[in-house]
Amino acid sequence: MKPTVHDIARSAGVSLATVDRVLNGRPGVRRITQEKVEEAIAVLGYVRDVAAANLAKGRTYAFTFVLPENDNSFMIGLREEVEQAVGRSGAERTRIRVVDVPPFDGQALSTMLEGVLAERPDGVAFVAVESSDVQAAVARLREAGIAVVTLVSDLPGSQRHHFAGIDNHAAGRTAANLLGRFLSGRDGRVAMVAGSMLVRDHRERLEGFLSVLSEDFPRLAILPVIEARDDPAIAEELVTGLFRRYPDVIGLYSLGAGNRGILKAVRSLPEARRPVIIAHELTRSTRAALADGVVDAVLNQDAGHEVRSAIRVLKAKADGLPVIAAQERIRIDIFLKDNLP
Amino acid sequence: MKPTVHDIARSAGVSLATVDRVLNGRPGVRRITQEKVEEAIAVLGYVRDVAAANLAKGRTYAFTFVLPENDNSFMIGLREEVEQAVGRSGAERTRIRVVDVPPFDGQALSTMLEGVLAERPDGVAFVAVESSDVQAAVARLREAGIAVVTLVSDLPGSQRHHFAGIDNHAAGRTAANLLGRFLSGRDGRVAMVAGSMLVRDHRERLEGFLSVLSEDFPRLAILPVIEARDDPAIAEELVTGLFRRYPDVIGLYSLGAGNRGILKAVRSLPEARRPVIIAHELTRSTRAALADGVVDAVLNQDAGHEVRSAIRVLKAKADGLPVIAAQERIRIDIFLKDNLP
DNA sequence: GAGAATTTGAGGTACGTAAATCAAATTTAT
DNA sequence: ATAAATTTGATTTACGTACCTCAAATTCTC
Repeated sequence: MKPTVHDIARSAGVSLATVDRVLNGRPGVRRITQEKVEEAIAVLGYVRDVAAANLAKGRTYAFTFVLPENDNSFMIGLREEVEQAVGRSGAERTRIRVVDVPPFDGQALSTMLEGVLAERPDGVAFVAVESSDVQAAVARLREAGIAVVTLVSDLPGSQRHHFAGIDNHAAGRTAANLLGRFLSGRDGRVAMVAGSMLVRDHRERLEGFLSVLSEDFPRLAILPVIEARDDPAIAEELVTGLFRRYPDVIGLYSLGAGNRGILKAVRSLPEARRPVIIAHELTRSTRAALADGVVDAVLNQDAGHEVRSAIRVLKAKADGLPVIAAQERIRIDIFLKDNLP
Repeated sequence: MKPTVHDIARSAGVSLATVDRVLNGRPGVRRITQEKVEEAIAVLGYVRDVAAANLAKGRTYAFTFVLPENDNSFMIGLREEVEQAVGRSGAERTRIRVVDVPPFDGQALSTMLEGVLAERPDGVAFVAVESSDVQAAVARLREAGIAVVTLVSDLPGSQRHHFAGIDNHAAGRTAANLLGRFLSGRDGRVAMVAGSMLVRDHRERLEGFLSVLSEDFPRLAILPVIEARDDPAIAEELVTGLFRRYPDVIGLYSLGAGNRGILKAVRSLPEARRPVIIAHELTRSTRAALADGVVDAVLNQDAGHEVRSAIRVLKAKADGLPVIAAQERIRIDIFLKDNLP
């Protein structure tokens, strides 16, 4: 049978109260007694029953998720995952609140974070925008003892505890590797469509992509990056213009959202002129495009994993516990038409 | 505040005991009373606190994992994941026992399953071998009310409750897609190395691989499959022989284990003659080969996910609860040198 | 060695649910 | 209408841990 606190009290020859004091770091225990208890814990292999402990504590965690009001499928999906987490919040002893901010707007984000600070939650998760205001807001959150996690897009210079998202540099490199190999032997231009260079995830993807492409696939000419603000309508217009200007685009890397618009523009091309496409995020439109061959590969970050990981980390940080980095690493999923889930 | 059984008792105007009877399907409640209670549950949005319930029940689940005594890295890794689950068993209210069987031996496996049956665990997980003896053993396990899950390799005709593994057909198709595109434009032969055609996972991978290759990449000639019993030494010998016989092998799909041997054989070739390689399972040797360019892509099934999923399913089945299929789907991970974890 | 300070013990209550007992109330059958 | 059967209520104990109080024992200080 699994040992309980009673067992270690008996084994160490002390009372339950003393075991409790040692276990929960309460004062009033001599060094010698503490060591006796700790030895008993080690010998019996005692591990705290977390479920029972939580039940007894009745602690709940108040977390706030700050999400951009983007209307692309990925952000909508992310929001849904957060909503689902809200739905589970009873079972997980969390109270999760969602607040909205305008996208790509550091000013608005930092103001919102200040507002969140006033409510003193136990933790905050947000999609970062690069800005010194945001950095300052994070610093103040941490000063107030609030756990801070960036979600999807990181803010490395800041005091955030953790980043729940993929390695975007690696994602860009992977995209370049696939695109380069799929185009092996051919000459032509490669285009890139991003959301905004203000968000770190897009910048990093681009960086990784360019470094591999220029190093390993020098026969491919690289066009200047297009910024479409993750908006399908803007993307469609810009990409249509791109194809008009450059008839020899043979590869396209869509590293942001708004794929719906990009794909619409591509589909209006004759089949022979359509480029090899690597896109990000498995949504309804990218999935359909994968299935019918318009898109060749999709790199995906699982929004559900990211949200659940963020919550686990916020809990751990709120309790001052360490996080197991390997367990919280978010993977880059690669989907071809043959391994669609 | 989250409603408790007390709240629903008060709200329904019945006693705690009656609520308990309804909640746990105990007899002795009139239809009308039951409906009152159920309405109160719905109105208040009550959800059972699983942690508290488990604490009160003190139920533990006895599970047995039957693992083949293969000494390739994947099986060793799988075994480690099971051991880790054993380590967590205290916290998860499970008692997991691991037993060994000789690999690729239906007779030995079915005998072992009969032995497991005698101990009447709550559930059994095993790596299937195709054989009618095994089918019969599964039928007897189910008759005895024991939950049965196949792990890594399935046994579809049998009565098993669930398969915890990847879609191997899709994996084979994905491998063919990648290999075909990486070889685009080139002519030559493609070789396949499997463990054994007796295990379903290898057969299915091969099937998927061949169907895509023959359909989408007709310029690639397909060599007969090599069976190396997932043994590095055997694989090395056979692959070395293969290269001697066919100098124009430009692609290789390693769909089983024993990659260590295959890679040794490949490394002994001059660089110019090395084929494009797609392999399965991210192990020390495939990871190293990916990093230095000997292997081009690795398809991986996460053994940890598989084991944890198997345990969740066994628990659910032991309690007669449904499983959420989408949650238990094991993904095919694709690794290139740029997205290694 | 007396007094103060610290350490320890004993015991209780609480968390939310499960499971049991026994008595009381209600319904059903005759 | 009465007995039998069924349904319901009231109450208790338990799971493993947290946290509290108060008294008793031990150690420390001068």
